[in-house]
Amino acid sequence: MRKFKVVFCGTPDFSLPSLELLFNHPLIDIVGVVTMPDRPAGRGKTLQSPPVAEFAKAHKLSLIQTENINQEDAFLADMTKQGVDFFIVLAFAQFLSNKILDLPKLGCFNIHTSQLPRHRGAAPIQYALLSGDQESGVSIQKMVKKMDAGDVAINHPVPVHEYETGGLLYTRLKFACSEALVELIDNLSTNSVKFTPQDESLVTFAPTLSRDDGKIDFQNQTAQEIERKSRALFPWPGTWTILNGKRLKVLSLSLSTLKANPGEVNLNQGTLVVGCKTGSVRLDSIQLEGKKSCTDSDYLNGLKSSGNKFELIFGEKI
RNA sequence: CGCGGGAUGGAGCAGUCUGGUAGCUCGUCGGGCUCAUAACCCGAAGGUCGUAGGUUCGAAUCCUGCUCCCGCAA
Repeated sequence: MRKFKVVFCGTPDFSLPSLELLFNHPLIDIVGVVTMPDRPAGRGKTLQSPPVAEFAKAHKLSLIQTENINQEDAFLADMTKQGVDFFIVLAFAQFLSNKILDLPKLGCFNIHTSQLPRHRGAAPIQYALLSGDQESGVSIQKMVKKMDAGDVAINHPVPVHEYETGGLLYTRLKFACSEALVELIDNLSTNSVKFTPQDESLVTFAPTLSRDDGKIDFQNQTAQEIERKSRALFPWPGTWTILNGKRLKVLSLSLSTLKANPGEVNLNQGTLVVGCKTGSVRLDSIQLEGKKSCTDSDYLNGLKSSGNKFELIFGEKI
């Protein structure tokens, strides 16, 4: 059987299992890999290549790194000439113009980490947990100009665990993506893909998250909302608050039965419990800026020794 | 050379400015009290103060180099 000529667009580690699957799939011939340019990252701002770029280099795949694929005319002309069958787009962070969407014979397919039409947008994994969804999943849609709005070719459900964090679900879905991709290739090879239009009345959006979205507002959020948020946003972008004028990362927290007024603490059991709009949460694992993470008890033990007045004030500006 | 915080018994910290016998809250181990406990009482072990050098009669503390950890930023 003839191999499919495929272009892969993606950037972070999340894209790797799927790229690897394509690389090893007997029916696939990767003719191009597209990813973002190297960026200064980390402390000291050293230049770092995206994981997808590393993979492509290591396996001698044809690689192009660009800020905007739509302007890479030479590359696109080459792909047209080679007769590309389809594009696979996964965690790419760039929009494709109509010119590109119409380039491959079978179209461009986007792997999306939710069951569309639910959670269209950049952060479907976190929004699934924020919303308390019991089921997440992977959809593969045939891309159209409107973001995440194309007909769905593959719908691959993934159950959400009770104490799931964003990081855990991220990792599980990373591999679920490649499983869904296998299904797609199977269907394409037997010409049996079924496209299901999205029900526009069920659309929800999952816009890009930023660090600010991780701020905990003890006054205006309920304990349950805060608990969901801490799981959904762990480890990225993470939840945090301001304690005595310093940034305090909250790595994990849990619902508490102790009483405390909103924003005030209850240290009765040697634990750091903070009152919310309704209910209270225990900050199990915290990290003060510049310090390592530790448990709430460890932190409180340290305070006892320093003659600190135990004034713990949350929410004040830095 | 992007900005900044930190390294002190197993854990979290104080002590560093104003050099001079290493301390606090826990944990651990042993003993006691209690129906019981996240409680309380008594006792013990455990640290060449990240590392190399310098200044000094004397350095956790002052000076210099190095290593490692972390927050911001991207």
